[in-house]
Amino acid sequence: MSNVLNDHPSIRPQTRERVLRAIEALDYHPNIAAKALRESRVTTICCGFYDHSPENIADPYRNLVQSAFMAEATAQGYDTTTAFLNSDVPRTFDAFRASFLQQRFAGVVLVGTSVTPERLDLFSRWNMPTVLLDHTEPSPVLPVVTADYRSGMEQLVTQLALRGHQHLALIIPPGDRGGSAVARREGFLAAAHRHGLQTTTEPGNWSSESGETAFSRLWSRTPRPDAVLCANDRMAAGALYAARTMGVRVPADVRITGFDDFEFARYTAPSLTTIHVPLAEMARAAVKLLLAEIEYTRSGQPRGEPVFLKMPVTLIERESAAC
Amino acid sequence: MSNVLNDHPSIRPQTRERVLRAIEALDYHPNIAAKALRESRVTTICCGFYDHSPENIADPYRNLVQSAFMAEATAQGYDTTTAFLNSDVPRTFDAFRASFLQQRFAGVVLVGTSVTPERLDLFSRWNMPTVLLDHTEPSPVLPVVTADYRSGMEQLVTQLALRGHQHLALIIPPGDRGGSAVARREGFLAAAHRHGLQTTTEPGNWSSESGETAFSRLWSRTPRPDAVLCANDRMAAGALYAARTMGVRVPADVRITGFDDFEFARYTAPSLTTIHVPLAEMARAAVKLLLAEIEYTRSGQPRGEPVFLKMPVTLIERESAAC
DNA sequence: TTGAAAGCGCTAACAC
DNA sequence: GTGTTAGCGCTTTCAA
Repeated sequence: MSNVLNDHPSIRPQTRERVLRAIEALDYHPNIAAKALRESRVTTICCGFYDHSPENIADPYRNLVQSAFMAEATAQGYDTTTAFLNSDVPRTFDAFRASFLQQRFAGVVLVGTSVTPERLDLFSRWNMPTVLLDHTEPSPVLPVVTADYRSGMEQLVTQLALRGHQHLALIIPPGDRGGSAVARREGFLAAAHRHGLQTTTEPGNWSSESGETAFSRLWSRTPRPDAVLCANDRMAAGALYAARTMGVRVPADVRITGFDDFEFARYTAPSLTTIHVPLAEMARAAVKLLLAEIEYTRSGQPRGEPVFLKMPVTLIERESAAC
Repeated sequence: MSNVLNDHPSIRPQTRERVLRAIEALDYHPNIAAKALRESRVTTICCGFYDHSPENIADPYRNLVQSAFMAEATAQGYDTTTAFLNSDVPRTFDAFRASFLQQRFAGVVLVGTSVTPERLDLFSRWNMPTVLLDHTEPSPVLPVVTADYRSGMEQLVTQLALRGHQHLALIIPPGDRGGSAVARREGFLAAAHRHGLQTTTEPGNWSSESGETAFSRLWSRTPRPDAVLCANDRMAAGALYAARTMGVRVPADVRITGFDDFEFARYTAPSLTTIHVPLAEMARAAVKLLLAEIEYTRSGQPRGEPVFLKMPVTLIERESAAC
């Protein structure tokens, strides 16, 4: 079918017209697999959620990321697929790599990641075009899109310091696990130290339920903190609930803050002071970077130092940490 | 490569072994596009969210559906892709059909749907294997998986009737738009009528914000309802918030209920009485039905009346409608 | 300016 | 029991 010669420079308008009509008449649609085979390139990119665990399946932030990812990919002429990766299950990664080697997708945006250096190394050795979304620091090998989580925490701590708080607790996933947790923790500790405040950290796993139990643990120990910061809004919702069931008044007895500014931050009682993160914008940027990575890999031309993109965040003041 | 003759009956174990070793040694991975082309069949199925709109992008129920959809599809050896369809934008459907015709996917589970009869007709005429998830009633042409939304609403109304309520309001998307809204509305009206209760319905669009404004409107009119049922938990969260800001006590002045039992139903203040819907189970069932549909279409054999699967729902009593 | 033909990597049918 | 080959539908190159 001379059809696709449409892009070919020399073709008579009337011939072009004739072919187009035939295409219309036959309801012809090119077979994408044949095209992919011939061109040896796929037009599917993958949105890969890293550190997938049961308690995070329903995390609303994923929708925002995925929806923006898809919108941008579609706009750029790419199909999308989604993958859930679990760093506790190495087999997941083998299967994922096999998927790539089978040409199921051209590259991946790894979301919600705190990828260990070893695995990061692995990814880059695989020659799989990869962009990290939410990695905490610049990578020598892969482009990274993140938000200024550190600054977000600092803004919260500063607000609380201004209001006279002395002892801040932070509910946050421990260790290097849990994506942007590192930057959030560091921002918290640095700002608290700068203001000369006492600090406690209490583990959570991002779920509301973990926020609930973490708050209970904090409150049953002495000395009690006079403000509790949560590394995300879901845990903050759990903490608010725990406070309420224990008869602790917020913000009178303790101020509580969240992080992310999800839909329900406005609807908790009291409503939640939090940090707004521009997730959609970040996802779109990640797609653009990924397409550039794919192009670099295809053309074999080296690209310099990978991009490190850090988006600004915004303090949203609501009732849970009001004056 | 005689490799794939692995499935061929007659082959000597030692030869098999030799080939397998070579595969390993060469890190060989079959090209999925070539396979798809040769077999003229794709192994990607689509999770298509119907009636996609900005205010529903972050709806947490989508994660549950998608994640279960993917898990089941993967278990059955299928890849997955996701699509957002908007019934207000017919072009979306043209693009979607083109996608199918280009063999980008083998079939689709249409979720969150109240597909109009005309469009339903269109889908079946397209010969695209399709399963409806959340359609309100049996279809003569397509398999349907739903939950007993009607019974869920009836259970809520009955509870409220037992507690002496006289005038129930329902916040729900109007008309045929909005997926399972029809069954939820009918269950509400039927049960209220059976108990001789006065009813009002007030429009919402599933978002928390719409629940908030709908509650305000209800409360500014006379007569005021003595209980407000919301067609989903998000709107209920908005209604609770509106009540709180207007100084209306829940459940003392008005009882409020939700529907779906999402993660935050437990964390609103007061916590939300609602109906639990087995979304993951429904999604898994839909995938199984879709694969059967694909098989029917491939083999050309007719299947009888399409399946209509209605899952039971459960009343979850919490504070917002407690005694 | 246009039609014809080779070949992408795989599977299934066929010859050995 | 094993190796060889045609051809899926497309793009690209080449001949007419």
